[in-house]
Amino acid sequence: MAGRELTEFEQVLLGMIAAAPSTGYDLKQAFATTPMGIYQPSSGALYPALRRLERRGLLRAEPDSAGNGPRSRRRFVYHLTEPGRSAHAAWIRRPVNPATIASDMPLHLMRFVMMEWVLPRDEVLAFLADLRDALAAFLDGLERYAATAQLQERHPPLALDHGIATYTAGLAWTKRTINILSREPAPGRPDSDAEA
Amino acid sequence: MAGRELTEFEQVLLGMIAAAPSTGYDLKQAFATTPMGIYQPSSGALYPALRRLERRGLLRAEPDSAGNGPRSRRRFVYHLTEPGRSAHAAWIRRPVNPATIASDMPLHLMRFVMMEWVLPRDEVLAFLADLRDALAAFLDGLERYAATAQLQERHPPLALDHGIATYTAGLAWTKRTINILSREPAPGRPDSDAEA
DNA sequence: ATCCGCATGTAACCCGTTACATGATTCT
DNA sequence: AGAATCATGTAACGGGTTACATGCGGAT
Repeated sequence: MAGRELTEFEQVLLGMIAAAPSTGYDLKQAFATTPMGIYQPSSGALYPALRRLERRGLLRAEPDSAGNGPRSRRRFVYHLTEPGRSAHAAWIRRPVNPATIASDMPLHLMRFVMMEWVLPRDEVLAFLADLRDALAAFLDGLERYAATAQLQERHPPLALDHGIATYTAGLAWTKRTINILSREPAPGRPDSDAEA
Repeated sequence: MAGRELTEFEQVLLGMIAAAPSTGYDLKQAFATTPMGIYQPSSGALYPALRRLERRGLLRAEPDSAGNGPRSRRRFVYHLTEPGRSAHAAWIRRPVNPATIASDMPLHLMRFVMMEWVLPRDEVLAFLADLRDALAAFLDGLERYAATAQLQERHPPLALDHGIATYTAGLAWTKRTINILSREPAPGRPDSDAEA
């Protein structure tokens, strides 16, 4: 049933449709208008990806005459199937890989946003703790490299400073966010705690 | 003479070989051991890329019996040709595109490092000023989005904070670096100022 | 004698980009 | 009537990943 692993892009699409059933165009607009829009998927990437997810049985396409007119535009609203929900939940729960933390950060942020509807708060906090530890280790490596490698040029150590500064900010954000979410009561739906 | 545009990866390779003639393996090691190693090119990416650059006349491959033995391992040291130098210089001088500043940051950092051997200091400072302005504009957009879009969930605004925090750190780095380089005398080779 | 690091390469597969194409609907 | 937006799609092309293949040299 499972062929190759899903692409990151496919996982993100799955997550967006999990949050709200959407047409291809909706998804395009979401990328275009939100700060996610760093990446702008082309039609040639988006529609084939939706088809692949449908063929795998993770999405179901419902022809939708959503307009006002008799039978307005032909368009398809995609919903998650049950296997789709499981695949998405499994992606959300994937452990943080410390070895690739730097390049994975944008994906981890995506996952963090989508966690809100899938995971109870304590699992979110565990994820953030893993993030924090991985970032701290990565930063440590950068600082150690800056200390040991004797670079006689001016620009390389300056560029290193950029990495140290931005990942330090990311680490601080992670700690801050852990504090914020720890302090809050549990209003989230998937939370197993009491409402009051 | 010019087919399609060079890939970013090809441009980076060109820049690394401009800094020091290298074999394919040297380049692999550079990616593996320096903080550049966020990206780890596979053999199937690296060697074909070198061949493409050679076919274009940007690189020249010199068979090198560099070892100690009679004719040790077969390996090729790549050098830049004159067209290669021009192509690299043109890439280094490319203007900063404010529309894609966020996704281009790693490349800009690469270019900043490689500028040291190609551009006089005032051009480096002009580049950094463009970076600063583009980052400031991007940050402004993020903050405006955070203010206007009313997000009723908890995680999305927190994720936005991450972006704001890291790009704020990047902006601060840019200003700091402008100050550092402005204050310094001009010891760089390509600098047109006097030595004393 | 064998294993590991050096060093280069190839082939299948798949995905994304670019560019183009097609219609319907709404606005001017 | 014509333009812009909505909405989905296809074809060519090229590059990257994965996996495999090869052979030399030094170390255990």
